[in-house]
Amino acid sequence: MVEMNLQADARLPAYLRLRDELAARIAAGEWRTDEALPSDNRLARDGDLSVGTVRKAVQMLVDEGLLERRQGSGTYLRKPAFNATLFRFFQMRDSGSGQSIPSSRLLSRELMTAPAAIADVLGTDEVIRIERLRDFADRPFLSEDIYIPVRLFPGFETIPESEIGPLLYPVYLDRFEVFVASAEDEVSFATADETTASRLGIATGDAIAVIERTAYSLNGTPVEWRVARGPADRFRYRSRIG
Amino acid sequence: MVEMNLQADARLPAYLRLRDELAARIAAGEWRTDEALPSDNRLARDGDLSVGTVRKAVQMLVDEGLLERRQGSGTYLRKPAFNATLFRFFQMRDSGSGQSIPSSRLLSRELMTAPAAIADVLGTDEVIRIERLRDFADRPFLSEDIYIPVRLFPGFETIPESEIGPLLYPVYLDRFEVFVASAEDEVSFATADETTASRLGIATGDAIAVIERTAYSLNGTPVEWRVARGPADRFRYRSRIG
DNA sequence: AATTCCAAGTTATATATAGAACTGGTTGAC
DNA sequence: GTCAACCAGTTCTATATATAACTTGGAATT
Repeated sequence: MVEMNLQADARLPAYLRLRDELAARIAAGEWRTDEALPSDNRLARDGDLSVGTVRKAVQMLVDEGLLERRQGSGTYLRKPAFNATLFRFFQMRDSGSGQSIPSSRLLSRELMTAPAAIADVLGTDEVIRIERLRDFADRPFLSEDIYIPVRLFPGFETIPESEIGPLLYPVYLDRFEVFVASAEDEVSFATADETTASRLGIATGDAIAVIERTAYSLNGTPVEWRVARGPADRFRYRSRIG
Repeated sequence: MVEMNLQADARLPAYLRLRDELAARIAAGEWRTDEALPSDNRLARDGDLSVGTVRKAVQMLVDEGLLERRQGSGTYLRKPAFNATLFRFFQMRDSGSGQSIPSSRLLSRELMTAPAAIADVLGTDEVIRIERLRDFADRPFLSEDIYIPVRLFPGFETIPESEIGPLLYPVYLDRFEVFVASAEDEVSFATADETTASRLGIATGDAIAVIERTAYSLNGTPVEWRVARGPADRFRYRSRIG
Protein backbone atom coordinates (compact mmCIF):
# COMPACT_ATOMS: atom_id res chain seq x y z
CA MET A 1 0.00 0.00 0.00
CA VAL A 2 2.69 2.42 0.98
CA GLU A 3 4.84 0.28 -1.25
CA MET A 4 3.93 1.87 -4.53
CA ASN A 5 7.16 3.77 -4.24
CA LEU A 6 9.49 4.08 -7.14
CA GLN A 7 11.66 6.31 -5.04
CA ALA A 8 12.16 3.46 -2.64
CA ASP A 9 15.90 3.94 -2.63
CA ALA A 10 15.58 7.05 -0.53
CA ARG A 11 17.86 6.14 2.34
CA LEU A 12 16.61 2.75 3.35
CA PRO A 13 19.03 0.25 4.83
CA ALA A 14 20.92 -1.85 2.31
CA TYR A 15 19.11 -5.08 3.12
CA LEU A 16 15.76 -3.46 2.39
CA ARG A 17 16.98 -2.00 -0.87
CA LEU A 18 18.20 -5.42 -1.93
CA ARG A 19 14.95 -7.04 -0.86
CA ASP A 20 12.99 -4.55 -2.95
CA GLU A 21 15.26 -5.03 -5.92
CA LEU A 22 14.93 -8.80 -5.76
CA ALA A 23 11.17 -8.58 -5.33
CA ALA A 24 10.98 -6.39 -8.41
CA ARG A 25 13.12 -8.75 -10.46
CA ILE A 26 11.03 -11.70 -9.31
CA ALA A 27 7.84 -9.89 -10.21
CA ALA A 28 9.37 -9.12 -13.61
CA GLY A 29 9.68 -12.84 -14.18
CA GLU A 30 13.45 -13.03 -14.23
CA TRP A 31 13.50 -16.53 -12.75
CA ARG A 32 11.36 -19.60 -13.03
CA THR A 33 10.41 -21.88 -10.20
CA ASP A 34 12.95 -24.50 -11.21
CA GLU A 35 16.05 -22.40 -11.62
CA ALA A 36 18.17 -21.07 -8.81
CA LEU A 37 18.61 -17.41 -8.12
CA PRO A 38 22.17 -16.10 -7.83
CA SER A 39 23.90 -17.49 -4.78
CA ASP A 40 24.40 -15.47 -1.63
CA ASN A 41 28.04 -15.00 -2.49
CA ARG A 42 27.23 -13.88 -5.99
CA LEU A 43 24.64 -11.38 -4.84
CA ALA A 44 27.10 -10.09 -2.28
CA ARG A 45 29.77 -9.50 -4.90
CA ASP A 46 27.38 -7.99 -7.42
CA GLY A 47 25.83 -5.65 -4.93
CA ASP A 48 29.05 -4.89 -3.11
CA LEU A 49 27.53 -6.13 0.12
CA SER A 50 28.48 -8.62 2.75
CA VAL A 51 26.96 -12.06 2.76
CA GLY A 52 25.18 -11.37 6.03
CA THR A 53 23.33 -8.45 4.50
CA VAL A 54 22.36 -10.51 1.48
CA ARG A 55 21.09 -13.32 3.65
CA LYS A 56 18.94 -10.90 5.61
CA ALA A 57 17.30 -9.63 2.43
CA VAL A 58 16.75 -13.08 1.01
CA GLN A 59 15.39 -14.32 4.32
CA MET A 60 12.74 -11.62 4.21
CA LEU A 61 11.50 -12.90 0.89
CA VAL A 62 11.54 -16.43 2.25
CA ASP A 63 9.43 -15.30 5.20
CA GLU A 64 7.06 -13.61 2.81
CA GLY A 65 6.65 -16.92 1.04
CA LEU A 66 8.24 -15.87 -2.22
CA LEU A 67 11.48 -17.80 -2.09
CA GLU A 68 12.63 -21.14 -0.87
CA ARG A 69 16.15 -22.00 0.19
CA ARG A 70 17.54 -25.47 -0.32
CA GLN A 71 20.70 -26.10 1.56
CA GLY A 72 23.53 -27.22 -0.60
CA SER A 73 21.56 -26.45 -3.74
CA GLY A 74 20.44 -22.87 -4.04
CA THR A 75 17.64 -20.38 -3.61
CA TYR A 76 14.56 -20.91 -5.72
CA LEU A 77 11.40 -19.09 -6.61
CA ARG A 78 8.71 -20.84 -4.68
CA LYS A 79 5.92 -22.58 -6.44
CA PRO A 80 2.90 -21.06 -4.75
CA ALA A 81 1.25 -23.87 -2.82
CA PHE A 82 -2.28 -22.85 -3.53
CA ASN A 83 -3.56 -26.16 -2.37
CA ALA A 84 -1.93 -25.87 0.99
CA THR A 85 -3.04 -22.37 1.75
CA LEU A 86 -5.50 -20.38 -0.24
CA PHE A 87 -7.36 -23.36 -1.48
CA ARG A 88 -7.61 -25.96 1.24
CA PHE A 89 -10.24 -23.98 3.04
CA PHE A 90 -12.77 -25.15 0.56
CA GLN A 91 -12.44 -28.83 1.24
CA MET A 92 -15.66 -30.59 1.84
CA ARG A 93 -16.48 -32.56 4.89
CA ASP A 94 -17.07 -36.01 3.48
CA SER A 95 -14.09 -35.95 1.17
CA GLY A 96 -12.61 -39.00 2.83
CA SER A 97 -9.16 -39.42 1.39
CA GLY A 98 -9.67 -37.19 -1.61
CA GLN A 99 -7.07 -34.48 -1.74
CA SER A 100 -8.19 -33.91 -5.30
CA ILE A 101 -8.82 -30.46 -6.63
CA PRO A 102 -12.42 -29.98 -7.61
CA SER A 103 -12.95 -29.55 -11.31
CA SER A 104 -14.32 -26.22 -12.38
CA ARG A 105 -16.40 -24.93 -15.26
CA LEU A 106 -16.45 -21.36 -16.43
CA LEU A 107 -20.01 -20.27 -17.00
CA SER A 108 -19.29 -16.78 -18.26
CA ARG A 109 -16.70 -14.07 -18.56
CA GLU A 110 -17.63 -10.53 -19.37
CA LEU A 111 -16.43 -6.97 -19.19
CA MET A 112 -18.72 -4.94 -17.01
CA THR A 113 -19.09 -2.02 -14.65
CA ALA A 114 -18.70 -3.22 -11.10
CA PRO A 115 -21.34 -2.61 -8.44
CA ALA A 116 -20.37 0.20 -6.13
CA ALA A 117 -19.35 -1.98 -3.19
CA ILE A 118 -17.01 -4.05 -5.33
CA ALA A 119 -15.60 -1.08 -7.19
CA ASP A 120 -14.85 0.41 -3.83
CA VAL A 121 -12.77 -2.56 -2.78
CA LEU A 122 -10.92 -2.92 -6.06
CA GLY A 123 -10.41 0.78 -6.61
CA THR A 124 -11.93 0.72 -10.09
CA ASP A 125 -15.28 -0.08 -11.64
CA GLU A 126 -13.87 -1.46 -14.87
CA VAL A 127 -13.81 -5.15 -14.16
CA ILE A 128 -14.17 -8.57 -15.66
CA ARG A 129 -16.73 -10.82 -14.02
CA ILE A 130 -16.17 -14.54 -14.08
CA GLU A 131 -18.91 -16.96 -13.13
CA ARG A 132 -17.65 -20.33 -12.25
CA LEU A 133 -19.01 -23.60 -10.96
CA ARG A 134 -16.94 -26.15 -9.12
CA ASP A 135 -17.77 -29.79 -8.90
CA PHE A 136 -16.76 -32.26 -6.29
CA ALA A 137 -17.59 -35.93 -6.21
CA ASP A 138 -19.69 -35.41 -9.35
CA ARG A 139 -21.91 -32.83 -7.72
CA PRO A 140 -21.72 -29.05 -7.99
CA PHE A 141 -20.70 -27.69 -4.63
CA LEU A 142 -19.53 -24.14 -5.13
CA SER A 143 -20.90 -21.33 -7.25
CA GLU A 144 -18.51 -18.42 -7.61
CA ASP A 145 -18.71 -14.85 -8.88
CA ILE A 146 -15.26 -13.42 -9.37
CA TYR A 147 -14.35 -9.82 -10.14
CA ILE A 148 -10.93 -8.72 -11.38
CA PRO A 149 -9.82 -5.27 -12.57
CA VAL A 150 -9.43 -4.91 -16.33
CA ARG A 151 -6.36 -2.80 -15.72
CA LEU A 152 -4.48 -5.74 -14.16
CA PHE A 153 -5.92 -8.50 -16.31
CA PRO A 154 -6.36 -7.07 -19.81
CA GLY A 155 -7.79 -9.63 -22.18
CA PHE A 156 -8.57 -12.23 -19.56
CA GLU A 157 -11.99 -12.69 -21.05
CA THR A 158 -10.48 -13.86 -24.34
CA ILE A 159 -8.15 -16.55 -23.01
CA PRO A 160 -9.17 -19.94 -24.41
CA GLU A 161 -10.92 -21.89 -21.71
CA SER A 162 -8.64 -24.82 -22.36
CA GLU A 163 -5.74 -22.79 -21.04
CA ILE A 164 -7.43 -22.04 -17.75
CA GLY A 165 -7.01 -24.79 -15.22
CA PRO A 166 -9.05 -25.50 -12.12
CA LEU A 167 -7.11 -22.84 -10.21
CA LEU A 168 -7.12 -19.18 -11.19
CA TYR A 169 -4.21 -17.86 -9.16
CA PRO A 170 -1.58 -19.69 -11.23
CA VAL A 171 -3.14 -18.14 -14.31
CA TYR A 172 -2.93 -14.71 -12.74
CA LEU A 173 0.73 -15.31 -12.09
CA ASP A 174 1.76 -16.93 -15.35
CA ARG A 175 -0.12 -14.68 -17.74
CA PHE A 176 -0.43 -11.39 -15.90
CA GLU A 177 2.39 -11.47 -13.40
CA VAL A 178 -0.04 -10.88 -10.59
CA PHE A 179 0.96 -12.77 -7.50
CA VAL A 180 -1.75 -13.39 -4.95
CA ALA A 181 0.08 -13.18 -1.66
CA SER A 182 -2.71 -12.95 0.87
CA ALA A 183 -6.45 -12.86 1.22
CA GLU A 184 -9.22 -12.09 3.61
CA ASP A 185 -12.20 -14.37 3.90
CA GLU A 186 -15.50 -13.70 5.47
CA VAL A 187 -17.81 -16.63 6.09
CA SER A 188 -21.50 -16.20 6.67
CA PHE A 189 -24.76 -17.95 6.19
CA ALA A 190 -27.74 -17.32 3.95
CA THR A 191 -30.42 -18.99 1.92
CA ALA A 192 -30.20 -19.75 -1.76
CA ASP A 193 -31.79 -17.48 -4.31
CA GLU A 194 -33.15 -18.92 -7.50
CA THR A 195 -30.00 -18.60 -9.59
CA THR A 196 -27.73 -20.06 -6.95
CA ALA A 197 -30.13 -22.87 -6.20
CA SER A 198 -30.34 -23.96 -9.80
CA ARG A 199 -26.58 -23.87 -10.22
CA LEU A 200 -26.00 -25.94 -7.11
CA GLY A 201 -28.86 -28.29 -7.76
CA ILE A 202 -30.64 -27.50 -4.53
CA ALA A 203 -33.97 -25.90 -3.70
CA THR A 204 -34.56 -22.19 -3.49
CA GLY A 205 -34.43 -21.17 0.15
CA ASP A 206 -32.06 -23.97 1.15
CA ALA A 207 -29.29 -23.06 3.55
CA ILE A 208 -26.00 -22.03 1.95
CA ALA A 209 -22.60 -20.93 3.18
CA VAL A 210 -21.24 -17.72 1.72
CA ILE A 211 -17.53 -16.98 1.51
CA GLU A 212 -16.53 -13.51 0.45
CA ARG A 213 -12.88 -13.12 -0.35
CA THR A 214 -10.66 -10.18 -1.12
CA ALA A 215 -7.28 -11.21 -2.51
CA TYR A 216 -4.20 -9.00 -2.32
CA SER A 217 -0.94 -8.84 -4.24
CA LEU A 218 2.45 -8.58 -2.61
CA ASN A 219 2.30 -4.86 -2.05
CA GLY A 220 -1.17 -5.03 -0.56
CA THR A 221 -3.17 -3.94 -3.57
CA PRO A 222 -6.53 -5.70 -3.86
CA VAL A 223 -6.49 -7.69 -7.08
CA GLU A 224 -9.60 -9.82 -6.84
CA TRP A 225 -12.93 -9.97 -5.10
CA ARG A 226 -15.06 -13.04 -5.16
CA VAL A 227 -18.06 -14.55 -3.51
CA ALA A 228 -18.53 -18.29 -3.30
CA ARG A 229 -21.70 -20.08 -2.32
CA GLY A 230 -22.19 -23.71 -1.42
CA PRO A 231 -24.66 -25.98 0.34
CA ALA A 232 -24.36 -25.31 4.06
CA ASP A 233 -24.72 -28.90 5.11
CA ARG A 234 -21.70 -30.02 3.13
CA PHE A 235 -19.57 -27.11 4.10
CA ARG A 236 -16.54 -26.89 6.34
CA TYR A 237 -14.08 -24.04 6.64
CA ARG A 238 -10.73 -24.44 8.29
CA SER A 239 -8.56 -21.63 9.59
CA ARG A 240 -5.33 -21.36 11.48
CA ILE A 241 -4.89 -18.44 13.85
CA GLY A 242 -1.78 -16.98 15.40
CA MET B 1 4.26 -26.76 31.42
CA VAL B 2 7.45 -25.68 33.06
CA GLU B 3 9.79 -27.74 30.97
CA MET B 4 8.04 -30.13 28.66
CA ASN B 5 11.21 -30.38 26.71
CA LEU B 6 14.00 -31.80 28.71
CA GLN B 7 15.39 -33.47 25.67
CA ALA B 8 15.14 -30.36 23.58
CA ASP B 9 18.80 -29.58 23.99
CA ALA B 10 19.78 -32.60 21.99
CA ARG B 11 21.99 -31.07 19.34
CA LEU B 12 19.99 -28.14 18.15
CA PRO B 13 21.80 -25.03 16.94
CA ALA B 14 22.64 -22.52 19.64
CA TYR B 15 20.12 -19.93 18.53
CA LEU B 16 17.29 -22.45 18.79
CA ARG B 17 18.39 -23.57 22.23
CA LEU B 18 18.39 -19.96 23.37
CA ARG B 19 15.01 -19.33 21.82
CA ASP B 20 13.58 -22.32 23.63
CA GLU B 21 15.15 -21.29 26.91
CA LEU B 22 13.75 -17.77 26.61
CA ALA B 23 10.32 -19.07 25.64
CA ALA B 24 10.33 -21.28 28.72
CA ARG B 25 11.37 -18.44 30.99
CA ILE B 26 8.70 -16.21 29.50
CA ALA B 27 6.07 -18.90 29.98
CA ALA B 28 7.25 -19.27 33.57
CA GLY B 29 6.39 -15.62 34.11
CA GLU B 30 9.90 -14.34 34.69
CA TRP B 31 9.16 -10.96 33.16
CA ARG B 32 6.19 -8.62 33.08
CA THR B 33 5.03 -6.65 30.10
CA ASP B 34 6.53 -3.43 31.38
CA GLU B 35 10.01 -4.54 32.28
CA ALA B 36 12.81 -5.14 29.83
CA LEU B 37 14.41 -8.50 29.29
CA PRO B 38 18.20 -8.71 29.56
CA SER B 39 19.88 -6.83 26.76
CA ASP B 40 21.40 -8.55 23.76
CA ASN B 41 24.86 -7.98 25.17
CA ARG B 42 23.90 -9.34 28.54
CA LEU B 43 22.33 -12.46 27.08
CA ALA B 44 25.41 -12.94 24.94
CA ARG B 45 27.72 -12.75 27.94
CA ASP B 46 25.53 -14.95 30.11
CA GLY B 47 25.10 -17.61 27.49
CA ASP B 48 28.65 -17.36 26.19
CA LEU B 49 27.33 -16.56 22.73
CA SER B 50 27.92 -13.88 20.17
CA VAL B 51 25.48 -11.01 19.87
CA GLY B 52 24.48 -12.13 16.40
CA THR B 53 23.34 -15.47 17.71
CA VAL B 54 21.38 -13.85 20.51
CA ARG B 55 19.70 -11.46 18.12
CA LYS B 56 18.63 -14.34 15.91
CA ALA B 57 16.98 -16.11 18.85
CA VAL B 58 15.24 -12.99 20.10
CA GLN B 59 14.09 -12.12 16.61
CA MET B 60 12.35 -15.48 16.37
CA LEU B 61 10.30 -14.70 19.44
CA VAL B 62 9.51 -11.28 18.04
CA ASP B 63 8.30 -12.89 14.83
CA GLU B 64 6.20 -15.26 16.88
CA GLY B 65 4.56 -12.28 18.49
CA LEU B 66 5.90 -12.88 21.98
CA LEU B 67 8.41 -10.10 22.28
CA GLU B 68 8.72 -6.53 21.15
CA ARG B 69 11.97 -4.65 20.61
CA ARG B 70 12.22 -0.93 21.23
CA GLN B 71 15.32 0.58 19.81
CA GLY B 72 17.36 2.44 22.36
CA SER B 73 15.25 1.09 25.17
CA GLY B 74 15.13 -2.66 25.40
CA THR B 75 13.27 -5.85 24.61
CA TYR B 76 9.88 -6.28 26.23
CA LEU B 77 7.31 -8.96 26.71
CA ARG B 78 4.43 -8.14 24.45
CA LYS B 79 0.97 -7.69 25.83
CA PRO B 80 -1.07 -10.39 24.13
CA ALA B 81 -3.75 -8.72 22.06
CA PHE B 82 -6.47 -11.25 22.56
CA ASN B 83 -9.05 -8.92 21.15
CA ALA B 84 -7.12 -8.36 18.00
CA THR B 85 -6.44 -11.99 17.23
CA LEU B 86 -8.08 -14.94 18.84
CA PHE B 87 -11.22 -13.15 19.71
CA ARG B 88 -12.22 -10.82 16.93
CA PHE B 89 -13.46 -13.68 14.81
CA PHE B 90 -16.58 -13.83 16.85
CA GLN B 91 -17.82 -10.36 16.11
CA MET B 92 -21.39 -10.22 15.05
CA ARG B 93 -22.63 -8.71 11.88
CA ASP B 94 -24.91 -5.96 13.08
CA SER B 95 -22.66 -4.79 15.86
CA GLY B 96 -22.49 -1.30 14.43
CA SER B 97 -19.82 0.53 16.36
CA GLY B 98 -19.66 -1.88 19.26
CA GLN B 99 -16.13 -3.09 19.80
CA SER B 100 -17.29 -4.29 23.18
CA ILE B 101 -16.49 -7.72 24.47
CA PRO B 102 -19.60 -9.80 24.96
CA SER B 103 -20.38 -10.60 28.53
CA SER B 104 -20.25 -14.25 29.47
CA ARG B 105 -21.93 -16.47 32.03
CA LEU B 106 -20.53 -19.75 33.24
CA LEU B 107 -23.30 -22.33 33.31
CA SER B 108 -21.28 -25.19 34.73
CA ARG B 109 -17.80 -26.49 35.44
CA GLU B 110 -17.19 -30.13 36.17
CA LEU B 111 -14.51 -32.77 36.24
CA MET B 112 -15.34 -35.51 33.78
CA THR B 113 -14.05 -38.15 31.44
CA ALA B 114 -13.76 -36.73 27.97
CA PRO B 115 -15.46 -38.32 24.98
CA ALA B 116 -13.00 -40.31 22.88
CA ALA B 117 -12.69 -37.76 20.08
CA ILE B 118 -11.81 -34.97 22.48
CA ALA B 119 -9.51 -37.12 24.61
CA ASP B 120 -7.72 -37.95 21.40
CA VAL B 121 -7.05 -34.31 20.62
CA LEU B 122 -6.03 -33.34 24.13
CA GLY B 123 -4.00 -36.45 24.82
CA THR B 124 -5.86 -37.25 28.03
CA ASP B 125 -9.41 -38.07 29.06
CA GLU B 126 -9.23 -36.36 32.43
CA VAL B 127 -10.70 -33.01 31.67
CA ILE B 128 -12.75 -30.17 33.04
CA ARG B 129 -15.78 -29.20 31.02
CA ILE B 130 -16.95 -25.62 31.07
CA GLU B 131 -20.31 -24.63 29.70
CA ARG B 132 -20.57 -20.99 28.94
CA LEU B 133 -23.06 -18.61 27.41
CA ARG B 134 -22.10 -15.31 25.86
CA ASP B 135 -24.43 -12.42 25.45
CA PHE B 136 -24.29 -9.62 22.99
CA ALA B 137 -26.63 -6.72 22.73
CA ASP B 138 -28.69 -8.26 25.53
CA ARG B 139 -29.27 -11.46 23.64
CA PRO B 140 -27.46 -14.78 23.99
CA PHE B 141 -25.48 -15.37 20.84
CA LEU B 142 -22.93 -18.06 21.58
CA SER B 143 -23.19 -21.30 23.51
CA GLU B 144 -19.84 -22.87 24.28
CA ASP B 145 -18.62 -26.23 25.58
CA ILE B 146 -14.98 -25.98 26.58
CA TYR B 147 -12.70 -28.86 27.54
CA ILE B 148 -9.34 -28.40 29.27
CA PRO B 149 -6.99 -31.06 30.68
CA VAL B 150 -7.01 -31.40 34.47
CA ARG B 151 -3.26 -31.89 34.34
CA LEU B 152 -2.69 -28.37 33.02
CA PHE B 153 -5.48 -26.62 34.88
CA PRO B 154 -5.73 -28.26 38.31
CA GLY B 155 -8.45 -26.71 40.40
CA PHE B 156 -9.93 -24.59 37.64
CA GLU B 157 -13.39 -25.76 38.62
CA THR B 158 -13.01 -24.21 42.07
CA ILE B 159 -11.96 -20.71 41.04
CA PRO B 160 -14.55 -18.18 42.20
CA GLU B 161 -16.60 -17.09 39.24
CA SER B 162 -15.97 -13.47 40.16
CA GLU B 163 -12.31 -13.96 39.32
CA ILE B 164 -13.02 -15.22 35.83
CA GLY B 165 -13.51 -12.44 33.34
CA PRO B 166 -15.20 -12.56 29.96
CA LEU B 167 -12.04 -13.97 28.40
CA LEU B 168 -10.54 -17.31 29.42
CA TYR B 169 -7.10 -17.10 27.86
CA PRO B 170 -5.86 -14.40 30.26
CA VAL B 171 -7.00 -16.64 33.13
CA TYR B 172 -5.08 -19.55 31.65
CA LEU B 173 -1.98 -17.38 31.54
CA ASP B 174 -2.26 -15.64 34.88
CA ARG B 175 -3.27 -18.58 37.02
CA PHE B 176 -1.85 -21.59 35.21
CA GLU B 177 0.97 -20.17 33.18
CA VAL B 178 -0.52 -21.62 30.02
CA PHE B 179 -0.05 -19.31 27.09
CA VAL B 180 -2.38 -19.83 24.17
CA ALA B 181 -0.22 -19.05 21.18
CA SER B 182 -2.24 -20.36 18.28
CA ALA B 183 -5.47 -22.09 17.41
CA GLU B 184 -7.27 -23.88 14.66
CA ASP B 185 -10.87 -23.15 13.91
CA GLU B 186 -13.28 -25.16 11.89
CA VAL B 187 -16.52 -23.54 10.87
CA SER B 188 -19.56 -25.44 9.73
CA PHE B 189 -23.31 -25.15 9.80
CA ALA B 190 -25.90 -27.33 11.44
CA THR B 191 -29.32 -27.16 13.06
CA ALA B 192 -29.95 -26.55 16.73
CA ASP B 193 -30.71 -29.41 19.05
CA GLU B 194 -33.02 -28.88 21.97
CA THR B 195 -30.38 -27.88 24.52
CA THR B 196 -28.66 -25.44 22.22
CA ALA B 197 -31.92 -23.94 21.05
CA SER B 198 -33.11 -23.25 24.56
CA ARG B 199 -29.80 -21.69 25.54
CA LEU B 200 -29.75 -19.43 22.52
CA GLY B 201 -33.41 -18.62 22.67
CA ILE B 202 -34.16 -19.94 19.22
CA ALA B 203 -36.29 -22.77 17.92
CA THR B 204 -35.13 -26.37 17.71
CA GLY B 205 -34.06 -27.04 14.15
CA ASP B 206 -33.03 -23.47 13.44
CA ALA B 207 -29.80 -23.02 11.53
CA ILE B 208 -26.71 -22.50 13.67
CA ALA B 209 -23.06 -21.87 13.02
CA VAL B 210 -20.64 -24.25 14.69
CA ILE B 211 -17.06 -23.28 15.44
CA GLU B 212 -14.79 -26.00 16.71
CA ARG B 213 -11.50 -24.77 18.03
CA THR B 214 -8.33 -26.46 19.16
CA ALA B 215 -5.98 -24.12 21.00
CA TYR B 216 -2.24 -24.72 21.29
CA SER B 217 0.44 -23.54 23.64
CA LEU B 218 3.80 -22.20 22.54
CA ASN B 219 5.36 -25.58 22.05
CA GLY B 220 2.45 -26.88 20.05
CA THR B 221 0.73 -28.89 22.77
CA PRO B 222 -3.07 -28.81 22.51
CA VAL B 223 -4.35 -27.16 25.67
CA GLU B 224 -8.02 -26.61 24.98
CA TRP B 225 -10.81 -27.84 22.76
CA ARG B 226 -14.07 -26.03 22.46
CA VAL B 227 -17.16 -25.94 20.37
CA ALA B 228 -19.20 -22.78 20.03
CA ARG B 229 -22.66 -22.53 18.56
CA GLY B 230 -24.59 -19.45 17.55
CA PRO B 231 -27.54 -18.43 15.40
CA ALA B 232 -26.41 -18.74 11.79
CA ASP B 233 -28.21 -15.67 10.54
CA ARG B 234 -26.32 -13.38 12.90
CA PHE B 235 -22.99 -15.00 12.32
CA ARG B 236 -19.92 -13.77 10.49
CA TYR B 237 -16.45 -15.23 10.60
CA ARG B 238 -13.43 -13.32 9.44
CA SER B 239 -10.09 -14.81 8.57
CA ARG B 240 -6.84 -13.56 7.14
CA ILE B 241 -4.82 -15.93 5.00
CA GLY B 242 -1.23 -15.86 3.91
C1' DA C 1 12.01 26.71 35.94
C1' DA C 2 12.90 25.37 31.59
C1' DT C 3 15.78 24.06 28.13
C1' DT C 4 19.86 22.19 26.18
C1' DC C 5 23.46 19.05 26.22
C1' DC C 6 25.86 14.96 27.26
C1' DA C 7 26.80 10.14 28.38
C1' DA C 8 25.65 5.53 28.98
C1' DG C 9 23.03 1.87 27.47
C1' DT C 10 20.18 -0.20 24.02
C1' DT C 11 18.73 -1.98 19.52
C1' DA C 12 19.79 -1.74 14.34
C1' DT C 13 22.83 -2.17 10.51
C1' DA C 14 26.79 -3.91 8.21
C1' DT C 15 31.22 -6.16 7.43
C1' DA C 16 34.55 -9.97 7.45
C1' DT C 17 35.51 -14.57 8.32
C1' DA C 18 35.43 -19.54 9.37
C1' DG C 19 33.82 -23.96 9.40
C1' DA C 20 29.76 -27.30 9.27
C1' DA C 21 26.22 -29.48 6.59
C1' DC C 22 24.41 -30.59 2.46
C1' DT C 23 23.74 -31.22 -2.89
C1' DG C 24 24.88 -32.65 -7.29
C1' DG C 25 28.04 -34.02 -10.34
C1' DT C 26 32.51 -36.28 -11.76
C1' DT C 27 36.03 -39.44 -11.30
C1' DG C 28 38.05 -43.73 -10.31
C1' DA C 29 38.25 -48.48 -8.65
C1' DC C 30 36.31 -52.71 -8.86
C1' DG D 1 27.72 -51.35 -14.76
C1' DT D 2 28.07 -50.21 -9.68
C1' DC D 3 29.56 -48.23 -6.01
C1' DA D 4 32.50 -45.27 -3.34
C1' DA D 5 35.28 -41.33 -2.99
C1' DC D 6 36.00 -36.92 -4.02
C1' DC D 7 35.05 -32.02 -5.19
C1' DA D 8 33.11 -27.60 -6.11
C1' DG D 9 29.38 -24.90 -4.93
C1' DT D 10 25.66 -23.85 -1.96
C1' DT D 11 23.18 -22.74 2.30
C1' DC D 12 23.60 -22.77 7.44
C1' DT D 13 25.62 -21.66 11.85
C1' DA D 14 28.50 -18.92 14.62
C1' DT D 15 31.91 -15.56 16.00
C1' DA D 16 33.99 -11.00 16.35
C1' DT D 17 33.78 -6.34 15.50
C1' DA D 18 32.45 -1.62 14.27
C1' DT D 19 29.35 2.00 13.64
C1' DA D 20 24.71 4.15 13.34
C1' DA D 21 20.34 5.28 15.40
C1' DC D 22 17.74 5.83 19.23
C1' DT D 23 16.18 6.27 24.39
C1' DT D 24 16.63 7.64 28.85
C1' DG D 25 18.03 10.16 32.60
C1' DG D 26 20.88 13.32 34.70
C1' DA D 27 23.99 17.32 34.46
C1' DA D 28 24.84 21.78 32.83
C1' DT D 29 23.31 25.94 31.07
C1' DT D 30 20.30 29.61 30.35
